[in-house]
Amino acid sequence: MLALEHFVPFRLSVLSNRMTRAVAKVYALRFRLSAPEWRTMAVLGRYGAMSANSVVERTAMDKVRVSRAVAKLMANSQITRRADPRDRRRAILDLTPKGLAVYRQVVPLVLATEADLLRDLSAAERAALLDAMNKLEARTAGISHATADDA
Amino acid sequence: MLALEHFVPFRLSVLSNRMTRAVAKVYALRFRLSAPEWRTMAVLGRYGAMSANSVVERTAMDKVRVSRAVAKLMANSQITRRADPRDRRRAILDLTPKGLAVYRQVVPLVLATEADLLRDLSAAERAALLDAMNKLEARTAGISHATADDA
DNA sequence: GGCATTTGGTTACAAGTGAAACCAAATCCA
DNA sequence: TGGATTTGGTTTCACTTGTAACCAAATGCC
Repeated sequence: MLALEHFVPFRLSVLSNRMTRAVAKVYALRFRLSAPEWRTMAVLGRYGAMSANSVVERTAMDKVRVSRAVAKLMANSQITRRADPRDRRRAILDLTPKGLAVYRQVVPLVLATEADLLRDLSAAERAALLDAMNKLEARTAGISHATADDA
Repeated sequence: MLALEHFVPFRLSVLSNRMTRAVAKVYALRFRLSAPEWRTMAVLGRYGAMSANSVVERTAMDKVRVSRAVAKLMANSQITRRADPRDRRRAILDLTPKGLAVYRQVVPLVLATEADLLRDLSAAERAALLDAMNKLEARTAGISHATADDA
C-alpha cells in the first residue's frame, strides 16, 4: 500500500497546485497575466536578460509554453527580444520599462501572499523547507519533458 | 526584486513539475495511465472506496478532471462505480481486482523512484519537509479552483 | 569547402483542461 | 406538501497544453 500522506511527489503536487492558485489570484485578475507569463517576467526581473532557453531551465516549463508566453509578453510590450550577435539563433529577452513597472507592482503583492501562506512556519522551519528543496532540486536537475529520442 | 530562490510557491512549482514527471514515467508508459488516473487509483488504493468528491478533496484536482479520469478507469475496468444507497446522487468508486493488481504493481515502482529522488535527504530532513508541508497544506486547505491558471 | 548533426526556437495539430451550464437527487423551509 | 436551494456529478465549449514536425543558424567532421 502506498501511504500518500508520506509520499513526497504526491504531497508536493497537491501543495504546489494550491499555492500556485493562491498566488495567481494576485496577478491574473489585476494584471491579466497567465502563470507562464508571470514566471517569465519573474526570472527576467530577478536574473536580468537571458535567452528563452534559460527561462526554460530556470522555470522547468516546457519550451513551447515559454515560447508562447514570450509572444504574449512581446505583444503587450512588456519584454523585448533581440538577436544575440554571437549566435543569431538565440534571442535575448529582457523586460521593457513598462514590463519592469508591472513587475515592480506585482512583487510586493505576491510576497504578501506568500507571507500569509507561510505564517505558521518559524524561520527555522522555513529554512529547513528551502534546504530540503535545494537538495531535491539538485537531484532532479536533469529531468525535462520527455521527447521522442529521449527514453 | 523578487528573490526566486527563496520564494516558496515558485520553488514548489518547479520541484513539483520535475518530480511528477519523474514519477509519471514509471506508470505512463508501462501501464498507460495518465497522472489524474493514477492519482485516483492511488487514493482508492490507500483509503478504500469513496465518492468522486472525496477524490477531489484528497488530490486537489479539479472535479471535471476527476470525472474524466473515472470514466477512463471505468472503461478499462480498473474501478467500479455504484450508487450510494443512502444518497443516490453520490457514486461510490472502488478498485476492481484488475485495478488493484495494477495498483500493486505500480506502488513499488513509484516508491523506488521516490527513494532515488530523496536519497540526499536524511530521515530528519525528510520529516522536517513533510512537517512543513503539513502546515502549509492546512493553511491552504480552503483554496479551490476559483481562478485561471495552474501548472 | 560541403554534408550531416546539433541547437534555439516556432508552428501545426491533437489531446487535455477548467469555467459555466446543465441534470438529477436530496435537503430546506414556509 | 411543494417550490427553492444545495449538492454530486457530467457535458459543452473555448482555451491551453505538449508532441512532433519543422525552420534556420551554428557546429562537427571528413
